[in-house]
Amino acid sequence: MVPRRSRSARVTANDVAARAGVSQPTVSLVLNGRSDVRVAASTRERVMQAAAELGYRPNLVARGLVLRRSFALGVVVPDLGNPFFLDVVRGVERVASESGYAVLLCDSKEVSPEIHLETLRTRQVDGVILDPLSAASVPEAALAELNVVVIEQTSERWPWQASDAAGAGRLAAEHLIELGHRDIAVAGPANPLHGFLMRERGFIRTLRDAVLSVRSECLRRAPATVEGGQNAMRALLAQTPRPTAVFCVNDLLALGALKVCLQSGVQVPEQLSIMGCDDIEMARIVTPELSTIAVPAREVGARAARQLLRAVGGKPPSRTPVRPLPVRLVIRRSTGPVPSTTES
Amino acid sequence: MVPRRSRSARVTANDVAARAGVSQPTVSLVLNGRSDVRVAASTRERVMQAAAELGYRPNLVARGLVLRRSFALGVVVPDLGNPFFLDVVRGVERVASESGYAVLLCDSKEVSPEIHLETLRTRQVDGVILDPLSAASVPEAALAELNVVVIEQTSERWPWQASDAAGAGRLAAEHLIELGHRDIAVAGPANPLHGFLMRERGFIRTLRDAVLSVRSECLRRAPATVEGGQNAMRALLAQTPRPTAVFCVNDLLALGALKVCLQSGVQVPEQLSIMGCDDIEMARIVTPELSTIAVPAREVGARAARQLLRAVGGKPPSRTPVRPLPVRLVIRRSTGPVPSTTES
DNA sequence: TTGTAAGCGTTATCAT
DNA sequence: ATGATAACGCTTACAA
Repeated sequence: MVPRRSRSARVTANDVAARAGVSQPTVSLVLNGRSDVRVAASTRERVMQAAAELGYRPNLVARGLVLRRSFALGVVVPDLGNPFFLDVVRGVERVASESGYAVLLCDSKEVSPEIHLETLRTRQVDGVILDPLSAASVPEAALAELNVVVIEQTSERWPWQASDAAGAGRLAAEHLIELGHRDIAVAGPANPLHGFLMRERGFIRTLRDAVLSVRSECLRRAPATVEGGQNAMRALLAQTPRPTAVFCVNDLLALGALKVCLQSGVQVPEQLSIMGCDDIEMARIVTPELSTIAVPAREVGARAARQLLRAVGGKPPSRTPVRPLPVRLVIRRSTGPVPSTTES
Repeated sequence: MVPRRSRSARVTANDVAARAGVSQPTVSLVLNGRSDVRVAASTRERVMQAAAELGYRPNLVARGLVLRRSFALGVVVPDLGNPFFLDVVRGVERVASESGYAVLLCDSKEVSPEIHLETLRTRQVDGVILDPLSAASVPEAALAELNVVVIEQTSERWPWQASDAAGAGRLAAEHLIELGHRDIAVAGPANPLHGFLMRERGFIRTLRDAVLSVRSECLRRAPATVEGGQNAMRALLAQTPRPTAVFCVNDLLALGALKVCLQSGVQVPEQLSIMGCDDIEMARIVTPELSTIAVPAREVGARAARQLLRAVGGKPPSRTPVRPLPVRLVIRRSTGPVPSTTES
């Protein structure tokens, strides 16, 4: 006896079955087109047609319940306002959607990571991609029995995908050194976001290898935002002597730094060289265009997603070991040779 | 007889019930804390404790199945790279998360709106927030029986939330006219995104009211991106006579336009005034800072979400009629008085 | 090859 | 006040 309830217009596999004159599981069988189960061509035909006529759409929620999978991924990033993370997310969404996965976006700036993780769990996401800051600021238990991939951090604790942060710092340092700079400042991150920290370290280490160092008053720590960059640069401009170059661990900082220079009448790069990191779109928009290190944000996201999906699918971890993704020096207009004369 | 299967560590309401020595539905009752159902204080206590001890988290998928709600919203925007839409999305997420709703983000630039809608449907989202372009480019059926709110477009077909686009155009025009400009160009949108179009129209109409008009060769249509703005401005700079001001229907266009001027040695605003619209963060970062129209993107998103949630909850549409949200003129450094002498 | 039955983890409607 | 019992829409044995 069919309960024949037309209360809602939602058409279910049952409706399709009724119309095709088959049982409901048969509908499921043909629509999922599993090769290991054979169904008569005529039945298949009727089912397909009935489904089409009724405009049947399988209910992923129901399927998720029985399969114990939600076919959804969570991504939590520290700040979507940072174009870098936006690009990471895009990379994730690209590969996720190719596999029929949805992604639940979480911005830790809006809501705390704990709450996000809690939400993601109750929604039964099949896995999460996490920035290291959010990963660290969440209690152990919040990640228990969850498929996790962290981004922008090498880790033994979790699978990871990251760009070569230390290499980025090194490239920046080499570029500045080659331009003749000896008194170089750094605008580093205020919070211990691993990737930023490694950029800073790679930079300083390379300086050290060249028997150079960063004066302690020239190592400014600030939030990795435009505003942070402004504050850092204001402090730097007050220094005597003034450093001849500054490496900002991300482009947002560099943008802020540049802004302050222009406002203060400090010529970039004639009087001061500014170097960013990430190569966000805005780096090419400001004047002078920002010299920076191109970081494959999308690719980091894409790989993280692939790795996560593999784990979710119960596949073996991976055949090749994960390596930091290479970064690339992009020389534009905000860096130049060290000024020959000293100015006040 | 309890199937006592410890195969998965996932804790269900059944486990809690067993531990608390009550029936499973009772667990549901106390945990949902519905005020209309009374349960003995002692039972409640035991259940709560058992739940806490076991670390029980309700399975939203299962709940969704029986409630026929997914507690998820879809948001589809034309381009997340546009900070304006990012802000809209943030507004949406803010109010959605306050109500325990998740949001599925869809970027039409990455994947076509049809596919997005399809995905959202199979995921049983309770409603979608749509930009008008995506809304228009999707077959009628894709939106059937779906709670929809469109943003940045007034509409009789769907509920909507929008900023006062025509007003934005008007404010921009008034500002430029007041500065003495008479030969004004417009960088409009290449695709018929309603909000952009209305900005353009509001602008031109106000000019007309002042007995001014835009020369046809000074009405450039381009994608509402930085690159589009660059192309538009290149074309404009080739004009003779050159217009003394240009209104860009969004800040991205204005950023691109500004960039080309600086590259070409055209002084802004001394030789050419540039006016944007949206007031994205970058408007304050470039030099000269962009004069623009502040548009409450977040608020648009937030209101759209509230309106959608109301509809989803079966509440009456709204007590007060929806009105376009007011915009505000922000005068910064990219606009100035019309140059007194004509230059080549 | 296909139908029947069981169950995924909830909520809702009854009895009790 | 609480326990059975029946959905929700689907997948997966297993029987026919």
